[in-house]
Amino acid sequence: MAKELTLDKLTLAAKTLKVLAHPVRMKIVEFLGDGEQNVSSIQKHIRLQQAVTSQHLKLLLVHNLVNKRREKNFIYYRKNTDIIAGIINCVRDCTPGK
Amino acid sequence: MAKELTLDKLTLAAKTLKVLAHPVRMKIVEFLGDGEQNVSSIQKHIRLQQAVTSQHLKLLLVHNLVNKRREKNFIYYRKNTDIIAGIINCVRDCTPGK
DNA sequence: GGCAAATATAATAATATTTCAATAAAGAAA
DNA sequence: TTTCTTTATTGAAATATTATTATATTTGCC
Repeated sequence: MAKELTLDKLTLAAKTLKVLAHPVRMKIVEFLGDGEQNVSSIQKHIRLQQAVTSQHLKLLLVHNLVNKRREKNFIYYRKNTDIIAGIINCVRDCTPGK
Repeated sequence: MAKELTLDKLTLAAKTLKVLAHPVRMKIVEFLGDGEQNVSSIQKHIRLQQAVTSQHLKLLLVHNLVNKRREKNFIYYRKNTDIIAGIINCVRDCTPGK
């Protein structure tokens, strides 16, 4: 149950956690739910510029919080539930004792 | 189970989450555990300058992640477990479905 | 009161993040 | 191939965060 976390591990954990800690990215992750959505849908749903949407998606992707898949010329994003679940555990582990 | 989160709520949640998303602050929160520690102890444990420690503590305090209590001229910090637990739920709620 | 110890604040500098605007890339479809 | 649609990238500007340094505040004790 993760008693001792090194600064290195904490740094890594904080980095991943930080990716989620942005209103737009949280909105995206929430919108994805258990399914998948293409960039246009996401963009329309959040009412954000295309480039900005793309940039946030990239960040989520690079940090492995989401996966992407191409179909025709749409790109569908989906949550990487392992990592999302991992973040929950990270928060829990970083606050031991309850 | 927080099905619909408004952008406002997400923004607020992200803001709080962001406070935790920093290696030093996570280290502090981890060090606090279920007990309390004064600033000097925290500072020595994390090997950080006094001013920086104080600033991070302030941030945690302002966002209600910790409480403080004075005894003599030491100030003891303690986790606000409600909020910490709330963050865990926040992460869970913002990633519905698992 | 005056001094020392512990903690806080403020101003600035250094860095990092986010947005914006324009352009590029990749695939579909004619 | 040409063009259209969707998504990605890039560089610069705007903002936000973090560290640094110096100074201030608060309290206990003499």
